[in-house]
Amino acid sequence: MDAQYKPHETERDAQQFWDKNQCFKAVEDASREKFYCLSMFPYPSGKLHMGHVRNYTIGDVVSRYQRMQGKNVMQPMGWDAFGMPAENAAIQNRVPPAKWTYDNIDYMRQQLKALGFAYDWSREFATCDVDYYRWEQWFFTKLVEKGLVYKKMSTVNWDPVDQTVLANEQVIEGRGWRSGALVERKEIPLWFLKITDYAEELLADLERIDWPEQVKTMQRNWIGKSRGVEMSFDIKPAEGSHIQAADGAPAQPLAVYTTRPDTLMGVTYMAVAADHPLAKQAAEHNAALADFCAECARGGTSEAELATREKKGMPTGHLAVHPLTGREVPVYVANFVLMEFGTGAVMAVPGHDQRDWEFATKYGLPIEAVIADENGQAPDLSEGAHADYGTLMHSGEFDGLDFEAAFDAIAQRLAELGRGEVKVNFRLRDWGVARQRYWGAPIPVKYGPEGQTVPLTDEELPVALPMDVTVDATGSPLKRMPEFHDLGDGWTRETDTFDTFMESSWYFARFCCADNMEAMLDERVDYWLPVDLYIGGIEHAILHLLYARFFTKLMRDLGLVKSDEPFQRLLTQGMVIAETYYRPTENGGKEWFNPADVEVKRDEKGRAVSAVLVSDGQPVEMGGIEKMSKSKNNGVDPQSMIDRFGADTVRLFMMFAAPPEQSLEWSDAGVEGAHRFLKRLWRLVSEHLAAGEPGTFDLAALDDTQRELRRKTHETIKKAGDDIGRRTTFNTAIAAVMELTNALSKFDDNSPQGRAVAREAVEACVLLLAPITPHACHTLWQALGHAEPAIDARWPAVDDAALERDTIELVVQVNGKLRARLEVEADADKAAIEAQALEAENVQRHIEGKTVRKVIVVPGKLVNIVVG
RNA sequence: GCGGAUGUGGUGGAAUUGGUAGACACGCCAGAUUUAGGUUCUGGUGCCGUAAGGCGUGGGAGUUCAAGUCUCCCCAUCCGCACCA
Repeated sequence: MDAQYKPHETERDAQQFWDKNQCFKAVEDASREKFYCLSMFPYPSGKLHMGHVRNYTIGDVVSRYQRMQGKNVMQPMGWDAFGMPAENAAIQNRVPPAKWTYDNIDYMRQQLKALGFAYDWSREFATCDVDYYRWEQWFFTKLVEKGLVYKKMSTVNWDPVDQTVLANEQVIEGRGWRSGALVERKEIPLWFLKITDYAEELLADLERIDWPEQVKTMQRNWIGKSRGVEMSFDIKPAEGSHIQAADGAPAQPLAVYTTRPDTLMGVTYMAVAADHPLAKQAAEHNAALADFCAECARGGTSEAELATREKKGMPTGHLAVHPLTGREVPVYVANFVLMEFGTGAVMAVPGHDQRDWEFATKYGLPIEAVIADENGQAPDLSEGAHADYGTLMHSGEFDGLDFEAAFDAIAQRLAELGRGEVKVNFRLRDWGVARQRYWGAPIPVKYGPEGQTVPLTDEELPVALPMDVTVDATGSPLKRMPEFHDLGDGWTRETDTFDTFMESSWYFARFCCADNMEAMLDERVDYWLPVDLYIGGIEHAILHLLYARFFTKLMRDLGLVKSDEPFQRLLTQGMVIAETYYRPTENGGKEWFNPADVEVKRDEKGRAVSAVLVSDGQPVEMGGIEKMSKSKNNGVDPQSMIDRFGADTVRLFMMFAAPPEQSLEWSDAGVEGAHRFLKRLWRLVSEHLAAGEPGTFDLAALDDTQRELRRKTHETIKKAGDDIGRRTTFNTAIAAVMELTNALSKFDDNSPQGRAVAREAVEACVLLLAPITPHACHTLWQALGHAEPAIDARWPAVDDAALERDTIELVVQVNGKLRARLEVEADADKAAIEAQALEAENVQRHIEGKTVRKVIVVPGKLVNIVVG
């Protein structure tokens, strides 16, 4: 072997070998245990960023590890290719979205290949391929038949200048990102999927999957199952209000839902959404109220924006009649009540709900206590609401009841009066899947001359998206293309396209049979699904992962797959972050510099104290560590790192710098350290081989040093396997191998037995690192004399006998403080350990003149002597 | 605003089940060999202290023989919020 580590030659050779032998082509084989390892496919934005490299390295390490466990591994790759950035690029560069997208895919595919990922490229597809989305269109028509699709009015962001619908992302501080116009909310008819029909199952099945608890909690909260009471309040005009003077028609009772019926006697006002029928009716003859409702309709639709908006309201002039007491309370329009949520109206209990309290305080509405505090007293409501459960007070016949009893009693009374009933509610809303955009899968529906709405038949599918179009800022070009939407005889085709979450909701299934041109899915999905490990960013914890789960259940109910859940195990990877550097500009802004162009100065402790721009030697400010982004110019280009150090170094650094779920701080010095380690490993193998052939193992004849190295070898095998396979903490697996290489370089026994022990350790290092730095290990494994390639080697086995110890070290504490270390026989009993601990010299000093009150012996760990 | 997370040396991180805080690496310091392709090797390195020892896991309280780990309160940062992907 070459004594020098030459990453680029090594990587080229290994990649050629894998390619030529089609090593990663996965074939269904019922006799073997399968492992489907999937990383979230990328959006082809132009080039890979470090987040991709991290994501795909994690997946590749697990895939290669599972292969070494003897599993039949499938690791596919594809492209989530529809979406807004292609349209934006098209507007900017006058290039059709399709061309831009496919060019990006070609470049990024080559980058993935340079990283040596063990993908089965024969299964590759892009979601903008008609052979992919045609099946999504077909599937949608089946869902229409099953009654799981409907159309309803829905609110979108409307840019009145560009005359186009905006995504939430395109609304910046309530204004359109291009036009700067104040965004309005607009109602248009949109297609929805009935995900709420599956709410109960989506909630229950979280128990069956192996996901991080916080992700499951977020999904549970998102689905938001609650048990409450829906009830109605009669409505009448306030004395002297304009409503009386108007049409005088009796208003419909006002329906509200609450999870806190126990606070019903504390209702002091009601609040309705600005687009609630009651508000609309009241605004008809009240200009001020109409203005207020119009103001509420301005700004974006995102929940974050609505919830952080200053809470405002205005009386409607209506009164609501309390269903139990007959008390009349005012009805307000409030900008924090949303028509999309529940009934679009809430009962307000300012004594026991903080938001209601703030609103009541602002508008001088009464705040009343009806739930006692933990001492059974009236709570102090001067500083805020008392939201805890407690015993009822000032609630007439319900006084003294606790939450459960009050809930039941009040619900029952309302039911008797015909004014309410217990109801289970979900926060989850149906999924709006229609987008008024071009670069997406066309929704396969047509409209007839008499207003018919008809899904397309199998013969009419697919609806192919025209590829050669020009896109501008004024909305989808499909609407301006009669050859697309005009079907003749008064029939027109839908011009809306699907939400891109539709494509990413079933791609994992299509990977199992991507070559099938006759059907969406076939029996191969039942071999591969569910995905055994799915890896991707935590930012997808709710939407994408919930939609994919929903789609799996839909596909199951249409008989297309057998599994109930798409992803058995989930690993949510953290972000890649880096230091930022800037100089203030004259107009008060900041000019950001890439870390690659900056040199950091350190003090004698190694603390970063200042930084200069390499090109001019002048100082720059350090702006703190942030997510890699274009706006802060702190992205590190993976390509330049691969060019400089090779893919193995980049992979090793990525896996070593942090556990996968945490954010990972990019560090040039850290990358150099990873590179140094690979050079050291290379030299270690090379020097070991130069020392001569190992002798034949004679385990009985090993001396203490040899036994110690052998123990370290097997401890490392055990730990690395557990860390990669069970814990997915690749950083600690690498640290363990580093310890073994350190022990190995200190081991200078060149006897035949010594060489045999060293050979075992060297081979372990190479195999344990093979999933992480596969190219270097491929070459090193060959150099160690193996004809079979490293990818087909089995993960080394732990020899439990090698782990055994005669003596173990215990620590001795006095009052919890470390005072001595003790070498004891591995099988020593508690009494012997205790005696030995009390004798230790430094222990004696600390217990002298004091009474030993207690001695705690934790076998294998420590002794704690409590003195007083 | 609501939901979820994170916080440990100069830095990234380790401590897996309440049991030795700081593995491994980066950086820095000292020394050796001497650096040609991004040197290599040896030693040191949490803080205070000559030492004995004391202090120390964002801040504050608590439980325990023992707390980075459990409980409560607070602070800071990050992710998501349904049309970014």
